[in-house]
Amino acid sequence: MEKKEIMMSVKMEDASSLFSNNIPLWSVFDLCQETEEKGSLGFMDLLGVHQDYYNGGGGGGAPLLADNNSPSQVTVKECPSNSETTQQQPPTTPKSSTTTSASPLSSSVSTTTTVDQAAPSSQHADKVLKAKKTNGKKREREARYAFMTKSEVDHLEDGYRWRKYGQKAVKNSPFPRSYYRCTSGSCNVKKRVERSFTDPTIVVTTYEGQHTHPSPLLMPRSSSSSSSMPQTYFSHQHYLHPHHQQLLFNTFPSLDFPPPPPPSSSQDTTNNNALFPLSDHGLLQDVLPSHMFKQE
DNA sequence: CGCGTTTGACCGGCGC
DNA sequence: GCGCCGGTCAAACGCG
Repeated sequence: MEKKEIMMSVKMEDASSLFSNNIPLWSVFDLCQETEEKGSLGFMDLLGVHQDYYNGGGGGGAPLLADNNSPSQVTVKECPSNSETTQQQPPTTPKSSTTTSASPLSSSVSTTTTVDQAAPSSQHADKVLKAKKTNGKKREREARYAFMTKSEVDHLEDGYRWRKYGQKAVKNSPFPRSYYRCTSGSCNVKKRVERSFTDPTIVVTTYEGQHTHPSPLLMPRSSSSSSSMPQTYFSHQHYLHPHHQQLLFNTFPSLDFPPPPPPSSSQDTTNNNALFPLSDHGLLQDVLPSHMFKQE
């Protein structure tokens, strides 16, 4: 009954290609596994969620989640600029990960962690992040984490306050991409929000950087979903909260890479069941080898 | 008035 | 060199 973790190393651009390949699944892109490997801040920290929360708070996180069979979770990594200096290192596969390739994706998603992470083609990586020069030097790339979230709202509430600073039309996509910045003065976290043009119900949220502050929205002011949650971090709350996004993490309960805090939609436009019907293995099977299901 | 959004302009990197 | 494109800036605007 083991579920294998799918860790797919895909460059951010490739992540986009995922969409173009009609990958109907929710995905979690851990764009910088390395940060976490180093014991530094990972995505949880990025969003103010601590590791122990996943490990202890629910037995690895997944058990916390609804036991629905959620579609596949794809973890995509992208390393920041320092990857250029570490690309010779073997890609750090997720801890204890048994990376499995999703055959239908294999064209665009590498099996296990690959050199994609290292982004040997620095120009390719640079293209992803047009490092705008700041103070005369290239801005260092931050770890980026992307989520695919099924939601009708573009801007998913994740517990932090964001200010939109730009919107651009995306090539090959009818949906614009929105750029948000954390409103906290000292916090330099940014995120991009766009929709998968292959599945407009899927919102792709890409976080960049790490929050240097706890979520400002922790205050039990929101009567909707979090007010009753005593947790410290909003994302934690939603992690516990039976919102659809959680299911994302339930895909691979054995994951020991931290499930990213679900940028849950406060509007909660969709219901969980609709998102992950148990019969929705069709989606999964689009991504996962059939034998993977047998292992579950 | 403060905060957030909108939107066109601008910048820099990359490919041809 | 030029055009394309992603990303950012900043003024204008809207809202509570």
